[in-house]
Amino acid sequence: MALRIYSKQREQVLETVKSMDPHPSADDVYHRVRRRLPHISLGTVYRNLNQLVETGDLSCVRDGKMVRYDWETGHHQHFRCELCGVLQNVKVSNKEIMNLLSQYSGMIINEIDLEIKGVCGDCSERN
Amino acid sequence: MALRIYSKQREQVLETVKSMDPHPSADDVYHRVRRRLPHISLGTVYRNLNQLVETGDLSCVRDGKMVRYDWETGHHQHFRCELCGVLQNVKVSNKEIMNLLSQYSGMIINEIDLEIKGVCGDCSERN
DNA sequence: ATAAGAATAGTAATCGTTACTATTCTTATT
DNA sequence: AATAAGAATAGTAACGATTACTATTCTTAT
Ligand SMILES: [Mn+2]
Ligand SMILES: [Mn+2]
Ligand SMILES: [Zn+2]
Ligand SMILES: [Zn+2]
Repeated sequence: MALRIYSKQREQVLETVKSMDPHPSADDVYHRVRRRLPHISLGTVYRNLNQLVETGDLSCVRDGKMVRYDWETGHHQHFRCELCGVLQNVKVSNKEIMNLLSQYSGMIINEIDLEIKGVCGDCSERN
Repeated sequence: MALRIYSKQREQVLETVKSMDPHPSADDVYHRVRRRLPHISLGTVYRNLNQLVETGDLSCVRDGKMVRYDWETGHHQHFRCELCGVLQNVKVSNKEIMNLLSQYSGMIINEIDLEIKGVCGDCSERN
């Protein structure tokens, strides 16, 4: 892996994501960044997107079998419309989730999908 | 499509999932069900797992780029251990999530990943 | 200017899953 | 029990998102 050095490709990938609608896929970014760098390859876009997530310059979110990228790096959750499929950011601290759930009476909330991440009992003992 | 008729393959897929550890992948089910039906094909396992989810006999949960299946069909959420990767069921009504988050002081909760599903503003207007 | 080694473009490979197709099985009707 | 319509199957090919590979180009410290 080693040190990270400058490349115009990485710079453009980052700038491009920041200029796009929320949550573009790697392919979305690829096609958009090609306007400025017509010879950039899809692999380069993937590599740089993933590096930018590692460095914290971007975040990402799974969407089915696809990953989408996000210039919003702060803690936030997502709202999925079951009709049009749009994925919207919902900025909310974890401790306000219950408030959110009751507060969003304007939105019709049918279901939530929560994954709690942490350390399980077995691993707690083991460490 | 069309009416669903009996097949011993579907019966065994369901029974096998019910007999396995939680959240087997399609491939896990395939290998286990092969003990009883050595000639079953992977496509048949996939088709039947998905049908069983449709009929509500099973549920499923995404795990990265893979889907895992679940004989627990009631509303529940999941806990992911960040050390060993285990995916555990957490039975909790949506309205008790806040309680859960504070109550599970025994587990070290580092992060939550919440997807709220419903109907967005645009779609609400449109309907 | 040079050299070491990151990063790249282009392509092949991977992997979970779905699609396809000829054949077999289930079920309702006689 | 024999028949016929059409589900379901086994086996295989194809798919789509992503990663791996490799020869070449670019960046940066000296
Ligand atoms: Mn987001
Ligand atoms: Mn579960
Ligand atoms: Zn919508
Ligand atoms: Zn663990």
